[in-house]
Amino acid sequence: MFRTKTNGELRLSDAGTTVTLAGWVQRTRKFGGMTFVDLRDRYGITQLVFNDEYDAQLCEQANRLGREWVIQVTGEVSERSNKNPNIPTGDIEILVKTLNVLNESLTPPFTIEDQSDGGDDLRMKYRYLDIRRNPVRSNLQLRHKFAFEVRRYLDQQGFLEIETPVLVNSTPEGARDFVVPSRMNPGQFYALPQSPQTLKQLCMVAGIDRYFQICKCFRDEDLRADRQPEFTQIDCEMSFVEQEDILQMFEGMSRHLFKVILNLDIPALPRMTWADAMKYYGSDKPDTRFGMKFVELKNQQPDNASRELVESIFPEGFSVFDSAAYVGGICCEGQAVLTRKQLDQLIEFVKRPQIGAKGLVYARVQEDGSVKSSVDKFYNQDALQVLKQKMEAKPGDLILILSGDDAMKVRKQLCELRLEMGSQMGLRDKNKFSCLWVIDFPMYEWSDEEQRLMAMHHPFTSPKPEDIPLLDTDPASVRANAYDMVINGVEVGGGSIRIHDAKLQQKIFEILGFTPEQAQLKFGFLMNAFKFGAPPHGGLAYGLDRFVSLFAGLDSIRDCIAFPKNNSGRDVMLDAPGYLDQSQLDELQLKVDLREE
RNA sequence: GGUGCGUUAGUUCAGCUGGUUAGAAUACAUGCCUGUCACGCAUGGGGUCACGGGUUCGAGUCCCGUACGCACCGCCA
Repeated sequence: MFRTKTNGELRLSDAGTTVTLAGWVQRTRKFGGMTFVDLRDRYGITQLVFNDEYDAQLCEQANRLGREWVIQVTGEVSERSNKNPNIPTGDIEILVKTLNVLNESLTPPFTIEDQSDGGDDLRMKYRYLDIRRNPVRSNLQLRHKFAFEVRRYLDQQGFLEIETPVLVNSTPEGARDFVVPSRMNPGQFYALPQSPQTLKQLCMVAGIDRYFQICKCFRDEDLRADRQPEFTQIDCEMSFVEQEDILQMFEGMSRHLFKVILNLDIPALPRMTWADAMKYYGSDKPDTRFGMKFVELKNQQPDNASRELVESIFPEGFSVFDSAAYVGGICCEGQAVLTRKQLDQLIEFVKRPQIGAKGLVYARVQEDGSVKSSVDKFYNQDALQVLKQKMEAKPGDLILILSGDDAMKVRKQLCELRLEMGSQMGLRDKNKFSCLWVIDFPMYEWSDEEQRLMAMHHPFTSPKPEDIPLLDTDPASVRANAYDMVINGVEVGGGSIRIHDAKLQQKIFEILGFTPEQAQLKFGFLMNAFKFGAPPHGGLAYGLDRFVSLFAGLDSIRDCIAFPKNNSGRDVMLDAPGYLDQSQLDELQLKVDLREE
C-alpha cells in the first residue's frame, strides 16, 4: 500500500501526527519562498506546504510539479494559521518532509475542476480525466449506491440474480439487433439481447419464482440524450402473481430507493389508465409535477383515449374550429400577463415542424372577468364566458387552444405546448418528484409502415381477461395487463403480466401477422416450454440509467455512464466501432461490401 | 432517412454591413512575491479561422457541398 491516509479525511485532531498521502496535483501556488500544493484523490483535497527556509532542495522539487502529476508525500499534519473554511480539510495542512514523484503528467487538455472548461466531445475523448472531476465521479458513486440498494431490496424480497446469455438469437419485432458473427458456424450470427425477456420467462418455467438481473441490453437504433445503444436494465420477473402484486412489489422498491438515496418519502403511487393519460396529458408518460390537464372543447372522433363524443362548446363562426374533429385547451394559471411577443413565440413554437400545429388560439381572462382572445371577431363575450367556465379559468389566467382533424395528433401537440409552458412557468423542478403508474395500455398499435398491428409492449404481454373476446372482433381496442412507472415525465420502467398459455400465445402471434411456422421458428422454444407447466408470471424492467439520471438531476443519461457513446453511436475514446483486419474477416468467412453513396 | 444549431489559440468563446497585423479569458512558460487557497503582478510563446469548391479587387465573415459535434423528428416490441 502506498498510502496510510486518504486526502480529505484528515482533521484538526490529526495535528502532530505523521502521515503519508498519495494523489494527483490539483494545483500549485507559489508565494515567495513558499509553495502550496493541493493534493487530490477520490476523497478530497489536502494542502501541502513547502518552505525554502526549511528545505530549499525539497521546495525546488515541489516547484517542478505540474498539474495531474502523481505524487506521494510524508509529512506532519499541522494546524493552519490561515484556515480555509471552504474545504473540509481547511483547518490543517501537511508540512512535507519527503516528496516522491510517482508519475509525471502531460498538461490535461481541459481543466480538472468541478466547473471544467472542456466541451462534451473533448471530455468524452479523455473520459478518464473527466471522471477525476467531482461531479462526474459523484454521479458514478450515486449509480453504484443505487444498484447496490436495488440488490439489497430484491435480495430481501427473495429474488435471485441470475445471469442470462449475451449471445442469443435475433428476434423479429422490436428494435434492430446488434449481431455477432459465429466463427464456428460460418454464415450464422448471434444477436445481442434487446432485453432478456424470453430468458427470464424461461426462468419462471424453470421454477425460479423471483428473478432479477442488472444487465446490459442492446438496441441498434438512433441515440438521444436518454437513449444509448447499450444501456442497463433492472430486469425482474415473478411467478404466481397478478398485476397488483407486481405494482406493490416495485412501488415498494422505488420508495425504498427514494428513501435511502435521496431521503425522500414518496407517497403511494397514483394509477392512471393509458386512456386518461392520453386524454388529459397527450402522452403515455405524463409529467405530473404540475396540472394544466387538457380540456376537450370538441371531440367528434372517439378513440381508445376518449370514447365519448364531445359537442363543440363554440357556436358556429370560426371555420378552423367548425371543421376540426378535435379542439382542446389548457389553462395556464397567471399567464395572462404574457406579452403579444411572447404569445407570438408560443405560436412559432407549436408551428415548428417537429410539433406541426397549424396555429394557436389564445384567450386571456382579464381582471374584471371578461375574456379577450385572438378569436374575438368570431365569438361574442357570451361564448368566451362559456369557454372560461369550461376551462375553469380565473382572472389572470391564459387559455391556449389547439385544434385539428386527428385527435391523437392534436393531443401530442398540446402535450408539447403544456410541457413548454410548464418549463416557462418553472413548474418542472428537478428536486421535486412525481411518480405514478400508467396502466391498461392497449395491446396493439397500428403501424402505417408495416400496415399491420404491432405489439405496443411486446408480443408476450397478456390481454386483460375481460377484453379477450375482443381479440376476434376488434383487436385494436384490446387492453393489456401492461404498466409503466413514470416519474416526472420519464418512463423509468415498464412491464406486464405475460401469457403463460401456449394456445393464447399462438393466437397473439397470429394477430401480429406471424404464420404458425414463423412463430414456431422464432419462438418455438418459448411456446414449447409453456407446454410443460408454465406458471402464471409477470414482471417489469427499469432503465437504470434513466432512473439514476433522474435522481442525480441530469439532462442526459451519458452523465451517469462511465464510458458512454456519442450521438452517432461512437466511443470517441476507444474510437469504436472500427474496421476488422482482413484475416479476421477471412476466419469468419465474411466479405464486406459497402454500398456506394 | 429528415430538421435545426454549431465548428476561430491547448480550452471556453467574441469577431457587426466582406476591408490593413484575427482578439478576450483561461491554460501553459519565465521572472517577482514568505500564509496562499479561483493568490497577485509582469513578460512571453501559442492560429491550416473544420475541409473542399464558388462569388468578389478582397472571405473567419456571403453561397454550395462534405466531415464532425449537439438537440430533435422518424425509429426505439
